[in-house]
Amino acid sequence: MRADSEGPIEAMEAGAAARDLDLKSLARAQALVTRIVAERHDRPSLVARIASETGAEIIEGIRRPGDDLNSVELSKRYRTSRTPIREALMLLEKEGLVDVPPRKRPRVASPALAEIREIYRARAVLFEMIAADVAAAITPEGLQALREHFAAMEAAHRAGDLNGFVWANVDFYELNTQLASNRTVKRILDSLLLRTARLRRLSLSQPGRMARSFDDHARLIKAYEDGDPQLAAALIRSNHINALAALEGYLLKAG
Amino acid sequence: MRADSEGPIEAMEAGAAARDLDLKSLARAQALVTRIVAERHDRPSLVARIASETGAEIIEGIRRPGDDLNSVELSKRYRTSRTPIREALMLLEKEGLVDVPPRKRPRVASPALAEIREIYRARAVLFEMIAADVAAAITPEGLQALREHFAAMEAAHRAGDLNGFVWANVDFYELNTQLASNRTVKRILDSLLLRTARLRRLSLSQPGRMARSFDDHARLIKAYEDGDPQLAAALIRSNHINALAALEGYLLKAG
DNA sequence: GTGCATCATAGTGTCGACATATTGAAGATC
DNA sequence: GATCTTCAATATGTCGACACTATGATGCAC
Repeated sequence: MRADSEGPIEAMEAGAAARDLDLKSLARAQALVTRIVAERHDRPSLVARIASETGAEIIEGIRRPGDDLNSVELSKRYRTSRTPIREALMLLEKEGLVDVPPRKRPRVASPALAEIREIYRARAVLFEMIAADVAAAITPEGLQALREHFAAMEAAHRAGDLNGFVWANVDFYELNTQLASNRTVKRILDSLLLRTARLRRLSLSQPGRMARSFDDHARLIKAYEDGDPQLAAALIRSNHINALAALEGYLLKAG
Repeated sequence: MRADSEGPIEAMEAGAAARDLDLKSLARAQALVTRIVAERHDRPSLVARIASETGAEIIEGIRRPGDDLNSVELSKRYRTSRTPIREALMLLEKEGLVDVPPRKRPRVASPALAEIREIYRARAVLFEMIAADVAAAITPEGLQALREHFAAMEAAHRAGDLNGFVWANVDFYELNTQLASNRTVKRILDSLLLRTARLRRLSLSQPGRMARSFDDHARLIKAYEDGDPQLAAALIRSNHINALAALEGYLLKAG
């Protein structure tokens, strides 16, 4: 996040500000997808670029659930053959962002509410483990890094910046999975994160959710400071239950 | 497992018997990979066949960790172009059976001990959840089906049939994930299962492991009968810890 | 108008070919 | 003899083409 992009926003008209925020959020989404989807593709690869951009567009809602993602259209857009497109779509299918039915056109995945519940439960259970591990073996440096991400969450919260809060939150969680140094679980959680990334801001946009989440994370850091794995795990569980409940409230209301 | 294949074995020489068992185990492995890897490819697809056969060969140790899986050789073997081969290898990479580094030849994955530990921990945590769910909402029919798989484990145990026990065990676990009706977690556990399928028989070949595992499962069924989610989860945890310990013992001994 | 068969359109799965990158063995250098 | 270059052999990434299949618009029967 570039500091200079904060200043001029208030002077702009609302539409321009919203567009600017979306672009920042889109860039963050793209970076996230790149990290997760193209983990090993160290050098810039065509497939990785297509997957990252398309994945970010899905997360940011530019492509809606159910939208067509046919490989001919995409190959025209990227001026490539269909081979790398197909590969990119398979990468995104692996992360649950895209459905690729045999012989039919690929589509943006549209998870049912039941599946979202399942994802949140799986995330909760795995994150409890991660949080307990972190609490049991936290270093001063790790704690400091976590506090910095938490400060970013606090700043976004005070500014009422939903997208900023969401992404600071993503950073916070990502650091957690790193600190637990369990790459297998990190990969699973990353995948589950991508699937719900689009829904995250909906959940946090529910009244009081951001404040509550902020509070939960403050207590989580305290549990880390105290080296209390059980409390850390319980806070993660509670946070996920609340986030899911808020999301369900939104989805049921919105149809 | 065909019943008539049990009878004649004792009359055969040891080599032939071993080969017969391997073929049965290979077929089981292939069915497992097909179910997991080609979940959606309802109709027989070329890619699904290549992925299933190659995956089964990896699980059965016909292809060893580190072995080359270059697409030219495979395309000759299957008399296809390299396109479906590449796709099949990507499917297997998704399940962790194959490494596909960019611009380099694909290889059979060779997980380090640290990664195996991570997998067992993740499996344990997710399976605790599954087992608790099953214990909380088991039906008489579900219980009956579980007892039948358990009976197959018992038969294999008494017969000293390691491969038979391993596959009955896989069936038992698969039924658990179905009964919990959480497809998201089932998919994750299936993937983790494939990664460790090759190691499973090593773990269970350690002295006393089969008996202990058999005992754990008897107690798990009892916990289900009593509708005791916490005990079920604890039994799963204990079983995974013991299995991992046995595996570590084997791997450290074998180098 | 509504429901069903027909068919042109458009997309997918697979192929063989080409440019480029990796590999590993032969020779050069120390 | 060991290590570093060089270079041919081999594999990968991408391409455009083709056969086959899904799609959805059109006409037809009612």
